[in-house]
Amino acid sequence: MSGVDAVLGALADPTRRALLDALAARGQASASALAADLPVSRQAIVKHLTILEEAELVSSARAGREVRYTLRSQALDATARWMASLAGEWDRRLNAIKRAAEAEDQPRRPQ
Amino acid sequence: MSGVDAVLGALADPTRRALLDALAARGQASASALAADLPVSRQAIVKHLTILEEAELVSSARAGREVRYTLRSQALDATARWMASLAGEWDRRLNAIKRAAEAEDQPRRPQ
DNA sequence: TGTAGGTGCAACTATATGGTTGCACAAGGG
DNA sequence: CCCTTGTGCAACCATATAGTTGCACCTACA
Repeated sequence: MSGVDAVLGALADPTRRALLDALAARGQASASALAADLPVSRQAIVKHLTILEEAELVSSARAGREVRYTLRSQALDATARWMASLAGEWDRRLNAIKRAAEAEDQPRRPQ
Repeated sequence: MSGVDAVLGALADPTRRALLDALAARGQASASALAADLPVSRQAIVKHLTILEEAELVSSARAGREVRYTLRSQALDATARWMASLAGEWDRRLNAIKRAAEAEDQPRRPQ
């Protein structure tokens, strides 16, 4: 479950999310190609792609003189599951606490 | 779907996640109480809680001289769904592109 | 073989961010 | 009424982060 940290950190930046969108549209693209889509330099794109790759949200493969990046949905999906189960956990605990509070209050008014 | 930005930004910080954990354990707590759990000052906690509240991950309610914070699972759950559907979208697009690539290659070897 | 397109590395800048401290103010409880 | 406890505000600091520019280095290809 440690990849969650990296995924959340990676997804927190809007430029990075835009980058993922651009990659989803192209299916596969080099850093230079992606730099044409976004209003930042190629070097900035490369840095973002490195972070995304460390979070396992994209993978890279060399093809001749260029490096092609592709999306990887697995880590994103895993993080989504983690968040959903966390939300469930919160609900469970809050309900338990609410019930405990009621159980503590009821005995005080026997009538 | 604009709350996703705030939620992701809020969840990206480890101290904030620890704060949410502490809140889940207590069910309800003031900033001062939470500061006892974590290794940072109360002021830092307050700043984090403000960010979490803007992301609608917690809500606050005044109770006498203290302010009680509680978890809100809705925004977290919504973000989880967003991420899951995004992962699905990626898979769809990648499959479509892969199929298109195959359809373009097949005609070249008729036998 | 030379040149164009792509990558990689490094230095540098500016702003955002997480954190601190200090103090003033509000609210309950002896 | 005083003292404790909690909050709110502001200034301040240090580092992380997003971004830039400049240049060297491959690799395809005409």
